[in-house]
Amino acid sequence: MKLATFNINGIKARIDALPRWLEAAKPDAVALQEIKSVDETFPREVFEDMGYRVETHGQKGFNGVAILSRLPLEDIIRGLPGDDSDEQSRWIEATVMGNRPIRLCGLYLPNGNPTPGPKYDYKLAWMARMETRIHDLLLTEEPLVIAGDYNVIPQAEDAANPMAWTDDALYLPATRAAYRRIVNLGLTDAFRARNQSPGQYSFWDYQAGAWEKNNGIRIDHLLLSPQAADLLRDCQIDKEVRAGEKPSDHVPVWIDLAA
DNA sequence: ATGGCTAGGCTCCCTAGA
Repeated sequence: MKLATFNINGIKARIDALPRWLEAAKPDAVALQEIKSVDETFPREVFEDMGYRVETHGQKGFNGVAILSRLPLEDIIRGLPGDDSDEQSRWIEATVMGNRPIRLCGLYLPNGNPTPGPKYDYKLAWMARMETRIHDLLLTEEPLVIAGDYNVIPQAEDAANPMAWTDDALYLPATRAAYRRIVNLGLTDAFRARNQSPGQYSFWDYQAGAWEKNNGIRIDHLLLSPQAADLLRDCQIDKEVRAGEKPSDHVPVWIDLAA
């Protein structure tokens, strides 16, 4: 089973690039972030015609997540549990019904800049809530894949120029500590389980020729429960997508599971 | 980067992103 995460930075802007990548990569299911669309206007027919089921959790203008799947989806949850007052659409869960069911969480973790301030407070509170949710999901001891735009640079080797990020919400010590608390629940970073090389990125800014200079950061991750990690066959970053026509500033990251 | 680009709102400039 091939599962992917892709921050598309606007479904309307990516209405050609996303189907082009789906056609080439043929993932069984993909977690999308920053659809920047309400559910009612998401162009679901484009993807249904390609054989994908479409489950969205959108909002107007910003944020918004979705799951596309060629396999049946069950037990869909929209919104990160634990705070009914949170109106931002950043979390969706579903069980992908392949030969072995996989619980898939798609997330768009808050950016948190500028720091310090209310946006950074929201980021850290959201991460604590996410930790609680994952703790609960791990109790099921079923294969669990937590895929998305984490807005976290885990280590210095995950940035071309880590010194440029020292005061940034993506790399502050408190951010990385909160991320480690989640990983330390017993999760595996799928990419690092297969590739320990520096210079492996999933995001390049649109500005200042970041792509041409390979001035990137690795912030799109797939974290695996022990039962999912046991099934891991491969994990790759589809870097070449960034050089395509009208690209997102993020590229897809995918795993292949023996499931 | 003291943000050089992109996307969306409902605009002719603003917010937001990372």
